[in-house]
Amino acid sequence: MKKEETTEHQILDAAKDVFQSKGMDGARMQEIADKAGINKAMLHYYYRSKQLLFEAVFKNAFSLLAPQLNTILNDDSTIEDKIRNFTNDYTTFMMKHPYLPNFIINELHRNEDFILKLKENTGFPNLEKFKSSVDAEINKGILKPIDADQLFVNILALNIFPFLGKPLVKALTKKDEKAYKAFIESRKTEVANFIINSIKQH
Amino acid sequence: MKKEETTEHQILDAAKDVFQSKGMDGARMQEIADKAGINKAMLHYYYRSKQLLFEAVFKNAFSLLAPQLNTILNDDSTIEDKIRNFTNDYTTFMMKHPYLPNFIINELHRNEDFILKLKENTGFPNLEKFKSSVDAEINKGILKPIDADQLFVNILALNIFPFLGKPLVKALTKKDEKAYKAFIESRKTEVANFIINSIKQH
DNA sequence: ACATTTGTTAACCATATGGTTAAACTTATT
DNA sequence: AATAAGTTTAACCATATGGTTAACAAATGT
Repeated sequence: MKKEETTEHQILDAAKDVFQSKGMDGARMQEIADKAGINKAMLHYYYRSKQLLFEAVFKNAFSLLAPQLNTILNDDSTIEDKIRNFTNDYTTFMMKHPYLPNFIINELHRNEDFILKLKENTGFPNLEKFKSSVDAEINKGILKPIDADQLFVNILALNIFPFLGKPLVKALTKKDEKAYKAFIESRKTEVANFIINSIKQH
Repeated sequence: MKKEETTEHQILDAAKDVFQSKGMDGARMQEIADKAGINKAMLHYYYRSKQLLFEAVFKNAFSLLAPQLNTILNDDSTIEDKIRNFTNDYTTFMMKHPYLPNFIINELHRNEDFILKLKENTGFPNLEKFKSSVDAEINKGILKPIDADQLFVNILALNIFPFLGKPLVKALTKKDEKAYKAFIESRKTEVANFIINSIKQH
């Protein structure tokens, strides 16, 4: 039997769907059981409680996101390349997992202690290398002076917000689903250009 | 008796607190009643149901946000001035209402039909004037070519994301509450500079 | 073949929750 | 003062919900 077919994995899979679209509070154990096609008691047999099942889903979700960040933070390319690659890769990734940003942001807000647990994990993104790269390029005159934290948050903001605020963005810019997707698609390069334009010395 | 002291208003006030911090699903009618210092039956007497009370709170919240957007969209100043003013004003405003962005983004995501109701309202932000201003300044050679929708979403992203992603931003940049506040404070000018740098022709 | 562990189910339970009701109290109205 | 209208409360109700139990089935080991 393949790993994906075990009851335990089917539960996690169904739980992911339900928790990510409805959040901890909106999710129902019965709905998860139904979606997994098993008895509700199984959820408790494998995961003990709603809280623990939720945490399993959350850690799983975060472990998908963290590597995306670590790429830009830990490789040895130039800041410009980091930004171009990240913007392209992150957007591509998020188009496949559109619920992920909202889910993480949301539940992190609901329970701030949660992030402490994540921080303990190895693989929690660390900005130090990115910061020293930015500072080095500023000293070399490649980039205009900018605080590395501010730059990093700007990069995140420009990449994540269109997913977080999808309904608002669609409504304000009067785009239907198709136009929204095209809009996001073009951001893969637009956003990188926007950032590079702003910070590159010339 | 002042308006703020009426039972009806006290309910709305307590409901705002509870709904904005816990969301529709996480909010409890009893908690709202307790916070307002009244009997739970009063909530139904004045607002009929949880759903309608929630909608009253939501519309109220959105009606605070919309004017913030309309300022940048409808006044006659240059794009540069619009961006500088908006970035400063919006950030100042959000520091006073830190739950607002998450609340709106979240509940809009939970129920996409909700935004249709808002669109019908007069005062729903309209981008047309902003777009033609951007295009005009591009033609005059003041700004580099950029799609006005993309620029607008960038402006929103850079201003809103630090509030939406507060726990994540704090954890990634290793800031405590005080350092986070200082970080946000400096964004009032940093973000405007970042945007102007990127789009201004020179 | 038998016993033991693991997996699965239907039925059940305690509690939480949104909502209702009927009576009491307060505030105008005549 | 009597009446009507509006406001407030305690007690109640039906249902939903997370979680448990006990019996049963399927593997697994000896």
